[in-house]
Amino acid sequence: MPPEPSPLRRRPRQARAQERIERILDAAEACFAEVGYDGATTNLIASLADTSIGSLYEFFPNKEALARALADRYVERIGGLYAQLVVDMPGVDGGQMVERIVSALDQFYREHPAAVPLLNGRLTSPDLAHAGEIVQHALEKGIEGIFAVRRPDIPAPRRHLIASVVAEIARALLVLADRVPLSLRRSVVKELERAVIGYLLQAAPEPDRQLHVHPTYPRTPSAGS
Amino acid sequence: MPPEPSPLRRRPRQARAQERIERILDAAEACFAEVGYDGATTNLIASLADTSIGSLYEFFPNKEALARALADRYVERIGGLYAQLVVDMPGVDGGQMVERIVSALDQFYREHPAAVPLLNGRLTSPDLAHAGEIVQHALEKGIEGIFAVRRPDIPAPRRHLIASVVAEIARALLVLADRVPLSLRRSVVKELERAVIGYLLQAAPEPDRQLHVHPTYPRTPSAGS
DNA sequence: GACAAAACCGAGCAGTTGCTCGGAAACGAT
DNA sequence: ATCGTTTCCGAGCAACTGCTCGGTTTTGTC
Repeated sequence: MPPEPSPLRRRPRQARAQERIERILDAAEACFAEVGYDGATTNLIASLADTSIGSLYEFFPNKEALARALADRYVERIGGLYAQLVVDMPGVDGGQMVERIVSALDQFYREHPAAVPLLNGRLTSPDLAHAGEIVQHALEKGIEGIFAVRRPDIPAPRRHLIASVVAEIARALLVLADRVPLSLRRSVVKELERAVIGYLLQAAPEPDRQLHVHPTYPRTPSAGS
Repeated sequence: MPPEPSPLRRRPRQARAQERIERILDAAEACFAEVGYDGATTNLIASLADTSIGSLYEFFPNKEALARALADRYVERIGGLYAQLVVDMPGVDGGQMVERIVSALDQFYREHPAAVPLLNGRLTSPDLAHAGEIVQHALEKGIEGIFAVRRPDIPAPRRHLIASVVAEIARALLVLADRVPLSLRRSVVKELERAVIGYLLQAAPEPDRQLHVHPTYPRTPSAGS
C-alpha cells in the first residue's frame, strides 16, 4: 500500500491557508456528525468555517476529498491512541486492558463524532467507501496489534476476526451510549466492557496461565458440555 | 401510543392498486438496501416498480412515507418471528435459545436488507428518525420479552438495557457478516452467538439453578476476585 | 512601491431531486 | 352502453446541490 495520495488539490504555501483548511475540516466534521454526509452541503460547511465556497474548492477538489482528509486525520489519531495503549500494557491484566481499550475508543468517538456516519456510510455511499474503509482498517489493526502481543498463541486469521468483532461491538455500543440519556451513558459503556470481556472469554479462552484462577470456563450459559 | 396512522395518502379500493403499492414498497426496499435512503430517488423506485412517478405519489404523500410504510411491514414481521420463538421456548436451554434468537435476527436482516440503512439513518436523517425508532423498538421489545420469561428475577429497567445491548450487538455483527466473503459468513454468525452468550454471562449471571454446572463465573478474564 | 504569486470571494451554471397537476385510461355499477 | 369513481401517467416545476470562474484582495520579495 503506497501512502495515500493527499486529497488536497493544491498545497497551501502560507500559514493562513493552512489554518483555513483546518477550519474547513473542523466544520465538515461538525456537519457530517450532525446531519450525515449526504445531508451536509458544501455551502453549509464553507459558511460554518467562516469562509467562502470558492476557498473550499480552492483546496479540496470535491466533497469526497473532505471525507478523505478527515479520514486521514482520524487514522493519525487512532495510531496515537493505540501506541499509548501498547506502552502501558505490561503489568496490566486482561480486564483492565479491555477497560483501557474501551475508554480509548470512547474518547475517540466522542472527540470525532463524524467517524460514525463515515464508517456507516461506507456501505452505501461510493464517496465514503474508501474513506470509511481506511478508518475501519486503522481501528481493527490497532485492536489486533494489542491482541497479538497478549495472545501470540492464536493464529493470525482468527485474531483478525476477533479484532473485527470487537471493533464492531465497540462501535455499536458507543453509538448507543450517545443516544441514551446522559445519566445512562456510563452504564452503557460498562455494558460494553462486559460484552467485550464476555466475548473474549468465549472466543479466546485463556491458556493454562490463567486456569488456576478460574478452573472452569463455561462455553454456553447453561448446557453442561 | 395510539396505533400509527397509516402513512398512505389514500386507501386503495381496487386489488390492482393494492398490488401496485406492494410492488412500490418492494422496489423501495431494494433501492434503500442498495444505495441507502438518500441515494434512492423516488423516480428510480417508481421505475423499478414498473410504474410511474405519478402513481407512486398517488398513494404515498412523500418519500418519508415510503420508509414509514416499510417500517410497518418490518414491525409486523418482527412480531411474528418473536411469537414463534416464544412458543418454542420451553425445554430449550440458554445456549440454544441464543442460537435461535440469532438465527431469527439473521433471517430477518437477510430478508429485509433495507432495515439496516433505515436503522442507521435514524440518527441523522429526520425522515428516517421516526421509522427507524419504530423498528428498533420492535426489535428490542421482542428480545426483552423473551428475556423476561427466562429471567423474571432481573429488574425491568436492567432487562431493558440488556435487551438494547443484545439488539445492537446483533445488528452490528450481522451487518459485518454481510460484508465479509461468503465463506466466512457462518463463522461471523458463530462469533455473534459467542458474543451474546459471553455478554449475558457477564451481565446477568444465572442464579443458583445453574451453579452446580459451573461453580465459578469469572467476572473479568484474568483478575481474580 | 512594484509586481507576481498565493489566497480569497460569491454570483451563478448545469444537473438532479422531490413532487404536482391536468388529463387519459380502466373499472364497477346500472 | 353510460357514467361516476378510481387508477394511472409523465412532462415539467421549484428548489437545491456540487462546483466553476473571472475577478479582487493579501502576502512575500526585491
